Amino acid sequence: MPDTTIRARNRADENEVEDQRDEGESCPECSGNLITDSEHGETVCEDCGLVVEEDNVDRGPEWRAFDAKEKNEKSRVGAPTTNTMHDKGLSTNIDWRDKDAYGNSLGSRQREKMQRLRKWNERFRTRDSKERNLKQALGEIDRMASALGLPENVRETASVIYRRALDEDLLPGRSIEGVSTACVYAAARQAGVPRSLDEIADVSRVEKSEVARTYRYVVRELSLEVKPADPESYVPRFASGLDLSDEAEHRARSLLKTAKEQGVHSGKSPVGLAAAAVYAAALLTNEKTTQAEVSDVADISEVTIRNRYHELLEAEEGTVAL
DNA sequence: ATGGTTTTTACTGCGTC
DNA sequence: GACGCGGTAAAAACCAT
Repeated sequence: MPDTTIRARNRADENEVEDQRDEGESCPECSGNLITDSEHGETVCEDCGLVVEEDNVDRGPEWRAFDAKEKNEKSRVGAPTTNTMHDKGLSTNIDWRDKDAYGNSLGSRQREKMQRLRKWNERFRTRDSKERNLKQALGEIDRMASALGLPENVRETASVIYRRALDEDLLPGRSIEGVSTACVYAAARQAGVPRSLDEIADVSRVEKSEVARTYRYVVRELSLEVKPADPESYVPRFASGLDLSDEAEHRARSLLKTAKEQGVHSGKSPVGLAAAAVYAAALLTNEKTTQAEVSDVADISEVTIRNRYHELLEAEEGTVAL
């Protein structure tokens, strides 16, 4: 949410500078002020002349009005739009009653026709509802991804996964929040920049358990290929969080590699392994870190770090002896 | 639902600065 | 005496069945 508040402030600032009109948006090309030209229905940049938006709907009164009476007569007609309805009240509703506008019953021909129309109207409407759903979800994905510091491509894949979930009708019975969170989680793992479930749940509006459940569900239904998280992929993040040298980071990696060869890590949480490796590496390179600090940045208990890093060092000794 | 495994919590003792 | 570290036991969480 910090994202939007910052934007809102910027907008306000720009509004103070410019006295023209428009919502304070600036030109994507040269960041000059935008002015709306309602005569041509365009939004153009003051400086470079770039047309940002064409075919604006003119919501103003029709023609010119010279006095109040005419102004009333010539204003446009129709129901006002509202934001309290998802489609601003603009979509068509077809009554279920087989009556015409005067309340007379319809003939059988007409009834059949209305049935067909209802069906198709409903089909198009649900398509729209999916669009709206998607829009909201994408916003959420974006929010969470930036809160977690995930790169652009992760957002992309998360969106793609979400779209697929939507196409396969996985949404009914599940919250948009939950599914988008699961998508972010999956995307991050696929991209090799995994975040732990706890981290994910922290920025999401849903419980960790629900995220986990939804994630499993989505992965199964879409048969996504997502390998168990590689402990090594956590190392850089932890290392930089603790201000460790590249040397230590490298040590941590090789520690994990030998551990992998020895098969020490089966069934253990990758995060714990990574944290332990980082701690062990810091020890080996004589850099000051405490278990408490590592436990803090990795969100892993000290006990787990202790247990794991013993195992890691044992595995290392085993290979050295060979 | 259940049992086995892993992680966490909480507590304790030891050595060092 | 506070701190970092190691270990332990019991509780909690997780997973497959």
